[in-house]
Parts: sequence; C-alpha cells; structure tokens
Amino acid sequence: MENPGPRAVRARLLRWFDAHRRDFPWRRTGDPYRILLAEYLLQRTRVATGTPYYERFLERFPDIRALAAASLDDVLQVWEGLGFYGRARNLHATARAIVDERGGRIPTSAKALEALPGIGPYTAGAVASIAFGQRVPAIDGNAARVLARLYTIREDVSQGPGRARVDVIARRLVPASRPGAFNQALMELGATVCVPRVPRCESCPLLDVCRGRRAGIQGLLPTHGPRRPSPTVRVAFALMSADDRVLLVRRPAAGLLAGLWALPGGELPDAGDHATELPKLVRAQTGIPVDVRGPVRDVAHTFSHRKWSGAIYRCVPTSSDVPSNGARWVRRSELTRLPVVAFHRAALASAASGPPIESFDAGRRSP
DNA sequence: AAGCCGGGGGT
DNA sequence: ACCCCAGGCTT
Repeated sequence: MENPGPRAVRARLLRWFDAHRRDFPWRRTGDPYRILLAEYLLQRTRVATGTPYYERFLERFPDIRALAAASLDDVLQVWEGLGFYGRARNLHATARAIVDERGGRIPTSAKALEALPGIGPYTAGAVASIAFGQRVPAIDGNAARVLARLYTIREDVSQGPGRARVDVIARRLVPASRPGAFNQALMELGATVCVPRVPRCESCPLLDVCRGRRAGIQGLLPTHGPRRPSPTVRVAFALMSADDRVLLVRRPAAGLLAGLWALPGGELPDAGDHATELPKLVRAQTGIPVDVRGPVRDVAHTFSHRKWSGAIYRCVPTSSDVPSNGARWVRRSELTRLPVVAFHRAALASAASGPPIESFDAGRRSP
C-alpha cells in the first residue's frame, strides 16, 4: 500500500473538521492575542482544564497592552493551579516585548514567533497558521500520533529521527489554503477519534488511507521510549499563624513552583526526621526559630518527575524576630491577591476554619 | 539526548 | 497505577 497522498488527506480531513469541530472560545475569534494566549495556556494541558483559565485570563487582561502593563504577580495569580508556571512568566515577558518593541503587533511569521520566550516549533506554527494564515505545520502530541499511525512510523515521534520524519510529512501536507484549519483538524482528529489507547477507527475520515489501520497496528503506535520512575521525596511545611496573618515565603524564581508564595519548608534531607529538619528549613528560609507542634494535614502530591510525601505541621515561633529573606507575615485578606501554591492555599483555608490557633503572643513573650 | 517543569482526567 | 495531555527550556 502506498503512502496516502496529500490531496486525499487534506480533503478528507478538512471536510471532517468542518462537520465535527468542537466549539472552543478561541475558535470564535480571529484576535491574534487570544489565539496566542490559548496556545500558551494549552501547552501540555487538556482543553477542558485550560478553558476556565482562558476565560478568567481574558477577563483580567483583555488585550496585550493590559497584559504587558500588569505585574508578574497578577499574571501568576490568575495562572494559579494550572501548573507549568514558566508559561505565565514567558507569556508576560512576550507581551511586554511585543508592546515595547513592536508597538503591540504580534509577529506573523513562525520564525519571528519562535524567537519569543515560551514559543517553540509547535506554538509558532499554530499562531502563524491559525491567526495569520501562514502555510506552516503545527505538530502537537495529537498530530504526531495521527501521523505516526497514518504513515506507520515506528520510531518515537516525540523526538529525534521520528520527530524529523513527522516534520517532513506535515510540512508537505499542510495546504496553502486554510493551513490553520488543517492543523487544527489534525489535532482534533487525534483528540477525539485517533485517541491514544483504542482509536475509534470506525469514525475516522482517514480510515481508507491509513497504513497503520491497514497493518492492524494502529493501537501499537506511536511507540515511546522507556519511562523513568519518579522518586518520592519527603517534605514538611510549617503553618504558622499570628493574629490575622500567616507566615509565607516566596519560592525561588526558577525551579518547581517558581515564584509562588508558599508555606516555609520543603524537601527534607534523606537522613533526618521532620521534627529536627523542619525547624532548620524554616529558620533558613525565614530567620525565625520555631517549635513544631503537630501535623495539620498530609501532603501527597505527584509532579511530573517526583512525588512529595509528608505533611504540613502546625508550628509556633519562639521569638519575635522580623522575617528575613523575603519571608512575610501575610494578612489573610491579602492572600486572595497573591499567587500561592495551590495545595498550600487549601491548607490555609481549612486552618482558618479549624480550632483556635495557638497565639503568636506566646512566642512573642518567650525569651 | 536527557532532565526539568504541574495538574488532572481517562483507562 | 499508569498514561498522556494544543511543549519548551536548560544543561
């Protein structure tokens, strides 16, 4: 069987897309800013997860100038809970660069787009084709899976030679007319029909030209490299309250949950128990010596490449020292305006409704 | 090339 | 449990 030709694939895919496309907010606009925003939001993020964030983000930052004028904290606060917070930083930086250096006009070529922070080959291709009608491919995980099956590509299509093959094929397939619709059609097919585990071939417009289906290996493609187990790390965090305030630290600008406000604490050394290690962490991060009382709630959090296992502990300061290293006693009413680690915010909320908190005054009076 | 970066939904 | 998602950056 020959490889399916571009004309057959284009015609079938576009006709199918016109009949079956789902109605998303970013598909009801031609505004490049909104399309750019959607692409940042949806990087490695399911449509259903990102949609409410898209609506809230636009409400808060209706155009690129509003976004550029905002503080990073405001942007992070809207992003809170979505994950991959570097995207928020990069989007904010991109908005500022476009407003400051290009008069607010978003670049129209994939190459110029790719020079902006947080925009790689996929996002550049998506914005260039969807917002500006450029004839460039936009290959996300869905599109790569569809092409791996359609052309029986047995290499890992997420990187290396397999990815290169997909690029060549996609570049040839994307039509000069309606390139954005074609790219979205490929993704849409992967998201709704050519799904990872058990593809619904009976509903596929490419059924009669699909080499993977013909060979009966559609469910075995795409292949992928071996997965690494993610290590479990012990963590402990300190919940301290005084009057109407809680002690928070600003996480480092790079790394996990970068730039978010958080409870003091974090990963514990391999050796050592929380009772001795948590005060060390808190002291180092805030300058404040503390006593550990008891667990408030467990922490069982899975990230992409590690798991956090431990607890949040009620702690009491043993001196009235002023916090250092950027740590702050934050008024509870102020919390709503700060970007906070999501599961810490949940703990803070439940602590507020819990039993009375041991007063900071006790610590303040101690020597 | 490999590691890092979140969180959630489907199976 | 495991997989995977409208990926990109750093080393």
